[in-house]
Amino acid sequence: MIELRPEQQEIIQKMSVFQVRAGMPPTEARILALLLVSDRTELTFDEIRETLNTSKSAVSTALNTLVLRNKIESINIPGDRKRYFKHQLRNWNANAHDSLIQLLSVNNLLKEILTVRTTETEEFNQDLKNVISFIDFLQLELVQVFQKWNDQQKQIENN
Amino acid sequence: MIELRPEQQEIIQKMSVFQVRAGMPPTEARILALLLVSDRTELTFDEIRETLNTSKSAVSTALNTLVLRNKIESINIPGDRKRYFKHQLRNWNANAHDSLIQLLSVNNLLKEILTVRTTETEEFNQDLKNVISFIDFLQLELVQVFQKWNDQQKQIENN
DNA sequence: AGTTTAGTTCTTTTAATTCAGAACCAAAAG
DNA sequence: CTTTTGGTTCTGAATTAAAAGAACTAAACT
Repeated sequence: MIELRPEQQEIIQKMSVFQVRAGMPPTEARILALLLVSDRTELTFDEIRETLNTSKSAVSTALNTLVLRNKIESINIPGDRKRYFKHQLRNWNANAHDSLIQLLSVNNLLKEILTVRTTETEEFNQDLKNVISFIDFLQLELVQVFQKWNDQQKQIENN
Repeated sequence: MIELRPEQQEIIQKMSVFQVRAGMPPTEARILALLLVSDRTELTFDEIRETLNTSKSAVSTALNTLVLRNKIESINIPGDRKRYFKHQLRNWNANAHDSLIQLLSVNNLLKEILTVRTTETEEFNQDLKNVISFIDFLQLELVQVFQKWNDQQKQIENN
């Protein structure tokens, strides 16, 4: 069991509230937050379970979906049977990219709506077209923004 | 009661599934979708209730939260006691902006984590700093992207 | 081979959302 | 001033999601 300072506990609380609001199941959120604040960055199944005081089953399923979603990675240390879990901070970039693209994919439905709408409601249809253009615009710009960041990072690496 | 063509019904279905996945309550999602596909763009309380075949209470609370969230607007036509509800397509832009800013505000918590973390885990802390820089970068770029769009729109208006 | 460890999977319980139905209320119409 | 219209608000029921608990399994240790 990991000893947590009060500030650490507080942040786990705040962080998981934030993530739960964004749609993440509580146990997953608390695990992610724990892995962000704990002094050791790689924790075992049982350390997580004890520290968060939850059941094995809840921890097991949460860990597995977090691994599946590339939010954490599981590490096997040779000569140690336990698995260690670590926050995949390095993937934040790619994960953010994926969820933004996912969000913007609503545009396919909006485009479908446009083909199905009556042509009578000109103003409304124009507004809808504007939204669609805007989302297309956002998507294009976002790709460039991510590209720009990646280029910058490569620049930094080469120095 | 509004007559809906099969394509319209299908889109309501698909659209609301999409929104529910993103965390919106089913009735709200179906109302929004209905207001996007129906031939008339302004519908009364009772038209919505009948068309979606739900209870008055469910429709009432859903409509009110949708108005509160600026997703729809309620229109009073003089000489008509009923309220008419219309999708706030024009607000899409602002709503998208707000939810992105909200998403990026996780950075405040990440910065707080950094101040609380042990300095022992150098690599991890560096990764965390990178994530923070990335989110700061994203936020700055996004502001510009929205600015660019608004400028473009003004250009178009002036022609 | 038998036992412990490290976790998984299945079933049950608990808790939280969501919706429906009925009572209610305020404004307008008769 | 009574009735109708257009909703709102307050339960309670039903569905759904999340967590707990217990039984199970595979690998490793003895």
